[in-house]
Amino acid sequence: MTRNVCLRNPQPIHDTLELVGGKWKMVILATLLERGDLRFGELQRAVGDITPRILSHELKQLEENKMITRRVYDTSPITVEYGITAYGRTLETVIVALFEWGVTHRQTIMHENAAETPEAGVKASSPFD
Amino acid sequence: MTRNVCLRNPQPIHDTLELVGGKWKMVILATLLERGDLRFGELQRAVGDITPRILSHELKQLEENKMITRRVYDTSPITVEYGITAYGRTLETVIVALFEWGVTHRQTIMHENAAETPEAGVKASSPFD
DNA sequence: CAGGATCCCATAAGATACTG
DNA sequence: CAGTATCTTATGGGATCCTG
Repeated sequence: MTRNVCLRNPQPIHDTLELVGGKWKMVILATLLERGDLRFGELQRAVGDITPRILSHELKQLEENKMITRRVYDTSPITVEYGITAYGRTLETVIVALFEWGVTHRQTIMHENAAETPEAGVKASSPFD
Repeated sequence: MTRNVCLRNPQPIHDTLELVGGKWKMVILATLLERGDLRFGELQRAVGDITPRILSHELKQLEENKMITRRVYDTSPITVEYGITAYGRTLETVIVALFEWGVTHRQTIMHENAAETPEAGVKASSPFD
């Protein structure tokens, strides 16, 4: 799996995080990757707890870095569609890895809690709400 | 590659980033993954431009989350060795993905620069310094 | 050597209200 | 609908110096 990759120099990791680090960018890209093109409002609801200000800000940066496209439609009121680019898609491996680890981690935590406090844990939050 | 994974709910990505997000944690884990156990000073040099204060801070959080171990040796002066745990190792997929994307991205950027400004680009910075 | 103490700052991120 | 404008806050991150 690791093939011939040698990560003795961690600089590339730093580079990646500079582009798509932070709390929201990966989540936004994952959403566009899974659901296809979305309008601003749809995206906001899909991502969850993000304010328009922050969403707008993140989208601009992602667009600057060619990760997403922004298309304006002259309807009334106007609509705007965001979509992931081919280049953005190259992050799929990263995004899926982050996602899968998060899922497994949740299960791990749940089992720990279940072992420590048998009554709680299950009712705390459903596996995938 | 994506298998049966469905990331319509991006929450797990958020979870992962809460644990190992930020500028340094992934880099630290990658370093320990590649080079094995390291002492504080070695780690600082390996990671690069991190101050002791921040490194200490990050290490504590990683230890709290069972990602790394901390072993104190009663030499004089004392030495401390940090190592990645089995659980930390489960992040290898994520770390390698981040790393590989960073490497590819660098090459992409380089080629762009080379195309736009033929003279520059190459001399700007060596591929992997 | 492995950090802690202190002070400091830039910026990520959020709340709220408003507009073409 | 798709954002902007303002204001505010939290904190991630850093510089510098110090110590067991």
